[in-house]
Amino acid sequence: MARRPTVDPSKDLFMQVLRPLVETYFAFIRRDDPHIRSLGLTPSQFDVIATLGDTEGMTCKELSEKTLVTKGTLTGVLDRLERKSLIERVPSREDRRCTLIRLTPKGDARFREVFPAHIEYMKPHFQRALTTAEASKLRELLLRLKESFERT
Amino acid sequence: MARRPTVDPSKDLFMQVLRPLVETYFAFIRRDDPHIRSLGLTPSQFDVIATLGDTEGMTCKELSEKTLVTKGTLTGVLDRLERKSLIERVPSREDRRCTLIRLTPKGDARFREVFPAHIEYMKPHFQRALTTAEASKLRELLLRLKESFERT
DNA sequence: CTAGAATGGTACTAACTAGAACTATTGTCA
DNA sequence: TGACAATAGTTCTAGTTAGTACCATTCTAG
Repeated sequence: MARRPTVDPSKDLFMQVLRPLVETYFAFIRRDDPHIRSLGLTPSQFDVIATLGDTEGMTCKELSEKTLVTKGTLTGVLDRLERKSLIERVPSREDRRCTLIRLTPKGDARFREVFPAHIEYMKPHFQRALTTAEASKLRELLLRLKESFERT
Repeated sequence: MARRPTVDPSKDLFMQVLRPLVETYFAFIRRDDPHIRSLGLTPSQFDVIATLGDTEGMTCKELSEKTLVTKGTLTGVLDRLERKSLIERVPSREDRRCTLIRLTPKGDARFREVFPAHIEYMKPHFQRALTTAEASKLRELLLRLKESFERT
């Protein structure tokens, strides 16, 4: 029986890394996301709060580089955080194009409450899966792969 | 000078895996996404087409399990694919709750054109970063971590 | 010192996201 | 067989996504 040729690259080495990478990230998110939401923040909002914590504030540019939120998206995220009085936008003196974003006292309090709680929640999931040596091996291999994706 | 205690768990072993995991995934997406879009599909649409390729079709339920698209989101994705005549919804005979989703001939042609092209585009990024042994080590560690996130 | 390039932030679009609520259908077990 | 739970798919909401276009401001090179 002649069979139409199929498209099945599942034997490819790299497909065997691609799926686990994506699936591990998703498994992480499905664990991480609901916990963050239960703390009253969305993941992007948490990312911003965590990045601003323990700093004197930074511009949108810096913030979008340090977080994984692009600057177009950041506007909306900051709008919602501002509405909740967790951050404030202060026009910069030196460069009038810039806005300094920083935590309000309320935002700082929220940071101190939510950030350690979330770390403690996630930590056991890493610790029970990997030894210290395995974790640093994983870290190294991931960073090599990341670097390869970023190279032109 | 007394300094307010800061919240800095960057020394935690697991934080050293968390960031690379997320950043590698993002680096992957930033490479993967524009190429898929240049082929005329969104990533979710591609995921669906790739999953339906070389099958006789499947229900929304199955599709949402095999892809990384949840069933609520799937409805909209399928609507758009149906509008492009790449998939069709066939009501199931046996179970009238179910709908069979399958590629149209046009969808099948698109699959055969787009899927191998995308694989070839992404492959070198993996190959230049990792040896075969490293890739399987990475795969193993990722799967262990994934399993840990999924465990209760 | 001024024209043109670069930069910072916002506005907009189409699509996607999880999650919850809803309808219709099917399975179960008492 | 009849109530009740489970399942399939859709709808809805609030928020996020990348990307592009846009405006104001600032830098730079002639």
